[in-house]
This record gives sequence, C-alpha cells and structure tokens, in this order.
Amino acid sequence: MNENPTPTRGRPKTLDRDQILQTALMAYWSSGPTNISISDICSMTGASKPGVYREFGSDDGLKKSVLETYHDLAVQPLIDILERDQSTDETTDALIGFMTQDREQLGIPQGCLFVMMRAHVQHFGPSTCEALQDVRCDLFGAYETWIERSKSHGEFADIPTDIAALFIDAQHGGAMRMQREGVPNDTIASVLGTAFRVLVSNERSGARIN
Amino acid sequence: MNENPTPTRGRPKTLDRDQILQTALMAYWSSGPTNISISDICSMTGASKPGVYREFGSDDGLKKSVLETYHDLAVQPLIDILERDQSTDETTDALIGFMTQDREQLGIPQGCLFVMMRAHVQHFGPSTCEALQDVRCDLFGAYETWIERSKSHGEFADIPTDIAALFIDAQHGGAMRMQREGVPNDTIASVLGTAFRVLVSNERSGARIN
DNA sequence: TTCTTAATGTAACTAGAGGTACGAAAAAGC
DNA sequence: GCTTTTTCGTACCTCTAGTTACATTAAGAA
Repeated sequence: MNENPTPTRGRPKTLDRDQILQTALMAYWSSGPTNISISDICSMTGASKPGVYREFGSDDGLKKSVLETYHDLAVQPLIDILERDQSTDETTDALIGFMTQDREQLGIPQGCLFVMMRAHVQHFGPSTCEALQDVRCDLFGAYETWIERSKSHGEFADIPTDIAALFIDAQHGGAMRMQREGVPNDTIASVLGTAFRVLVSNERSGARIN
Repeated sequence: MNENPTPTRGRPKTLDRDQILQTALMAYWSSGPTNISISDICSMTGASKPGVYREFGSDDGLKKSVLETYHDLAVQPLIDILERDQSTDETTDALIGFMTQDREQLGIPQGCLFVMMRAHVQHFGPSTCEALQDVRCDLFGAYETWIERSKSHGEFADIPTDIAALFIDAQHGGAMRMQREGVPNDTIASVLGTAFRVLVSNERSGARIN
C-alpha cells in the first residue's frame, strides 16, 4: 500500500529485510519453526530485536513473511511441475524426483517447511495461519487443475478430484516426514511410486471397461 | 525395579498417578503435546508441581509415560486389528473404520497423539524420543507381519514389505492430519480406500500370473 | 547551523516455562 | 509421647520467550 519508495530524508536504513527472511527461513526449515526464537535470528543476522519488530511487527508477522518467501522458493516449483504440459506419468515422475532430491547435495534442509508448519498450527498467530491457508489453497488448486487436465486426457484413474487432491497432499506430507525422519530418498521414491500408481488410469494396463 | 509394594510407614500417598496420566494424555492429545505445561496439568488435576516431578522426574519423563499410556490406549487397538485372522480386504476395511471413527461421538480428540508427537520430536527429551521409537517399532512390526501374512495368502500386491509398511504408515499419518485439519471422516475414508487399493493383489481382478 | 525526519540499538519489562529447597504433615514403630 | 519414615505443597529460583521505552544517530531541508 504505502511502500516508501526511497525516502530521501532521515537516517538511512541498514536493516537487511531479505537477509533476515532468508536466515529465518533456513533456520525454521532445518530446526523447526517453533525451535527458533526472534533472539536466535537476531544473533544469526546481527540485527537488533527492535529492528526485527519494526520490520515485521511481531513473531507472527515474521513467520507469515517467511512462509510467503518459502512459497516462492519451494512451493511454486512444485506447482510449476503440475502446470507443465506433459503426460500424467511424466508429471508423477517429476513430482517424485522433486520430492526426493538429494537435499544435502543442494544445501537445502530435509523435509518441507510448509508441511512442518501445518503440523504446528497451534503455535502460530492469525497472520501465519492465514498464510498457511493461502499456500494450502494455491497447492490444492494446482493439484485439482492438474487432475482435471489429466482426466480430460483420459490419463487419470476414476477418482473424485477432491479425493485425489487430498491423496496427493497426503503422499507429499508423508514423503516430507519420512525425509525428516531419515528414510533414504530412494526408499521414499519407492513409496511414492507405489502410491501414485493408483492415480494413473488403469485402462492402459488391461481391458477397457468403459 | 524397586517398586515399593505398599510401604507401611510414612505419610500415605495421595497423588493419583493414573489421573495425572489420563489428564495429561487428553490435554496433549487435544491441544498438542507442546502446548500443555506441567503447570497446566497441575491446575487441571489439583496436583502440586513437586508431586508431579517426584512421580515422573521431569517433563521428559511425564511425556514418555503418557506416550506409553497412549500406546496401550490407542495404538494397541490398531495393532490388534492387524493381528486378527481375517482377509486383507476385511483388515483394510477395519483399519479405515478405526481411523475414521466419529471422535466427537466417542469423546476422543481428533487425530493421533503418536503422529503429532512424531512431528514434534525436536521438542522432546531423550526418554520421550526413545518411547517414540519403541511405539514406531511396535507398529511397523505389526504392519510387516500382517503384510507378510497377507502375501503368504496371495492377497497382497507385489510390493516390498518395508515399502508397503512405510506406505501404510504414511496413509495413517495423512489421515490423522486431515482429521485434525477438519476434513470430514467420510472424505478421509474415501482417500484411505483409494490408497489401500494398491495393497490388494491385483491377481483377483484379472488373470492369475503365478 | 539548526530543524526535521526516520531510522538505529541498549536495556529494560512481563509472562510463563521447567525445576527445586525446605519445612510441614501424616502415618507406623518404639 | 517421641522418633522415624515418607509424602506433601508453598514459595521460590532461573532461564528464555516475546515485546517495548527511549535516548541516539544519520541523513536532507531550511
């Protein structure tokens, strides 16, 4: 709304918003969003506590902003896969590949911050919960349009769209939890492969029923 | 080890261990295990803080004991279903029925304390983590023996046992999370029904291969 | 130079967590 | 009745979380 576009007067700003967001993001992601305090983030970034509060308003505000950053960073790529114009099989393979990347090699923490935060809703304030809902809606929207598109190509099993979306979400959540618990990525990939088998239309593997 | 079997001397004990365990169990279950403090439990039960500490040693000790209680109360029934001598279809139906019971009607909180606690490991001490591992092992053991038994009856799909166990565990976790998030039970049952379809041997719906 | 504006960070505050020191209380034994 | 044993609970401690009051600093404008 009232973004100050380079205010000419007054002491210049030194607080690095992005640095704080990035640092908080990685800390929440690797140590759990409820195990990192504002003070932790301050000592990690060198920012002062009032500085952080001036920028984000509250713990709730910071978490909300971090979640939005995470959306762009890690949820959107998943949505992008769903929006790519390829066969259902290719998409499920891409999804599995995305979820079971070698995180250590990429310098990215295990699991998914969004999934973790959903399991900790009870600890968050209203803004964060709202942001959580927003991400959930985005993701489910992408699941559902992908499912509908696959269905229109006759490449999807006879499962109601909302049920299928919940199913995929459950697999994603399960995979991310397994990764956090230390299950090897190829094992997770096997589980996902097994799961996603129900999604593809079974007309191709046998007799055509309809 | 040194259980005092009715010590004759000294002031008689008034602290009700079971009441504390039951109260803590329900509080953790409905509000989340990391949202209930020792003080909360004290004011709910009327016990004093030192009393609780004398009985359980620490927060960690209490959580561990509560988890053991939860095992007997809510995990064992699930294991019992797996150990019943019935067809694979009957068992999956029973599992789905068990997971999607109307909790409000039963006066039981939504979701599963074990699943919740797994998502919060970072907050727990060593004893609780150990207990968590124990429950996990028990459950996976039950999954795997059931899977093996179903396979020996030719009623199970061609999926490695460990993968299938992880798959079932993921569905369970997903169902419990959905329930917590307010998804209706019959919707959850549909998702589970879709998921468990991959488990049954597909030899019955077509040509026998072996 | 002084005034105004807008940012800065030290040093506090409050609330609640886990945890405990210690004296009082209630029973059995002598 | 006095001692011993065992448990009891009030009142504290420490630590850390989130949060803020307020004096200070750095710039442009007058």
